[in-house]
Amino acid sequence: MGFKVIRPKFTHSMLTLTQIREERDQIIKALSKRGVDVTESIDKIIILDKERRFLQKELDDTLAQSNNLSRQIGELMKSGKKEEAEEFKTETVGLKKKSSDLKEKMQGHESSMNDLLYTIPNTPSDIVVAGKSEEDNEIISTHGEQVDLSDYCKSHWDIAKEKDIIDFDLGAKVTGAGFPFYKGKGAKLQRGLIRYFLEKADEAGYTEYIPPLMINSDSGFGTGQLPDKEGQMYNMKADSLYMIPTAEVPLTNIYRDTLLTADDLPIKLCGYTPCFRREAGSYGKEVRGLNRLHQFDKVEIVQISEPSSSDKALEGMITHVQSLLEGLELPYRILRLCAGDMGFTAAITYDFEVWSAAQGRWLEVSSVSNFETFQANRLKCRYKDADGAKNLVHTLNGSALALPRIVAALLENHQADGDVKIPVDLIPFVGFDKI
RNA sequence: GGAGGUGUGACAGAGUGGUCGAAUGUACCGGUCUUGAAAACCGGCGUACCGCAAGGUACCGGGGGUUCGAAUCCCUCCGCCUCCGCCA
Repeated sequence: MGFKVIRPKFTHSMLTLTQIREERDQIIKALSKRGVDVTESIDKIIILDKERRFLQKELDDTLAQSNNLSRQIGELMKSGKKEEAEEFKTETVGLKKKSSDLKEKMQGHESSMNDLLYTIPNTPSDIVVAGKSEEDNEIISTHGEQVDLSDYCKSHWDIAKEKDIIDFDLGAKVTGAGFPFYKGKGAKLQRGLIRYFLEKADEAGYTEYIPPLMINSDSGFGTGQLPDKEGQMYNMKADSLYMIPTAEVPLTNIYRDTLLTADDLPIKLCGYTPCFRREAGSYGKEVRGLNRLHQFDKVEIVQISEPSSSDKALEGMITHVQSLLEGLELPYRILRLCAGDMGFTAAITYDFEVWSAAQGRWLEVSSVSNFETFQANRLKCRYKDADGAKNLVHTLNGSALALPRIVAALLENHQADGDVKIPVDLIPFVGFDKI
């Protein structure tokens, strides 16, 4: 069941200024696969950076001069030469003005440079194909039989209603659309799945965390939700906090502003959390039932690894997700997203989709990505290698798994004789064998 | 939420507004000594930016201010500790 990511040796792994300076052409080319032309931004950044460095040199020199004078004033004061000291003081006035002007100018450059920098998404890996939308995604493999039962089997929302295990209307009353209640065996199924996923992650060596469900803006920035996706998160304005859209945010931000050692790596974490997403702009049959919710449950796995072994880490995560789906006896397929369909921060993403027998279509249940150094650069997460050199780590994460569509697929694919059969592996976790 | 205290390098812990990027101890790394180890002694040991380099600049919880000069004074925010209130 092992999975191999085959890729050429060359990677451009970070959008640090150094990389932009040194790999301008490769970055522009790589990002053109996403369908974006960053030539103008990159060139502006390069110019701003050059000017910034010049300004900094000026600033540093000016500060050095005034530091020098201050030191001399100190000596003069000590030896009682008050008048001379006063003379020197007047001299520093001009330097002070000069340095504060330079500082302001430099900060101006920095902030317009950063504004541009934040608009540039991660560069896709070399094996990621160019493309604009999901139509260009590559299907890597398909597993299990997918039968289109849509003519005679029931949709998950009908089953859920009939068995009285999920109540969408009640959720709409109490909160709003997209916030269902799970009830009786429905609630137990949720709980069982969460436990199943956590146990499997534990067996695979991931340390379990129960993270906070709200995050501050530094964390949102660290993993790349801010400023890019601000509108997708619920925002607690009174306290400047955001509801987490995924456990990725608190889990990865554990390592914000840290310097690790090679011995610490790889770090493997997992955590179950509810996830909150505004999903602004979604509507229609795509969002019916469990297809798209504002609040849903998910177990997330996260890895922090050395750059040289992040491909291997990604393979391990893919294999792990595969084993979960196989345990659940669901037909699924693996896609490698095209450049344009990937998230802002990802260098490479594999999506897992399960077959929805009643809807006759594939539903995304997991997304496994390597962010390479993109998040690490924002997080300032580095490690000291064996030679003592400091490098950015690679960060990765994946859903293992997101519950609602798994539940939808279980209900639809495993229905027989008016009941829903629970897969054998799952029975010990939910405590019953059919619904 | 109210009152008070506190926040310095991996840790512990100094620091009168003027060579303080910061004493000292521990830990850590290298060396001497030793059959080996320990001890002792010698040396090294923060991060970032600019620079080919020499070197320069910034950083003592975050931000702002006073001053020729701030780890040291002032304001503000945050974290931690103690007491009180409220509460699962």
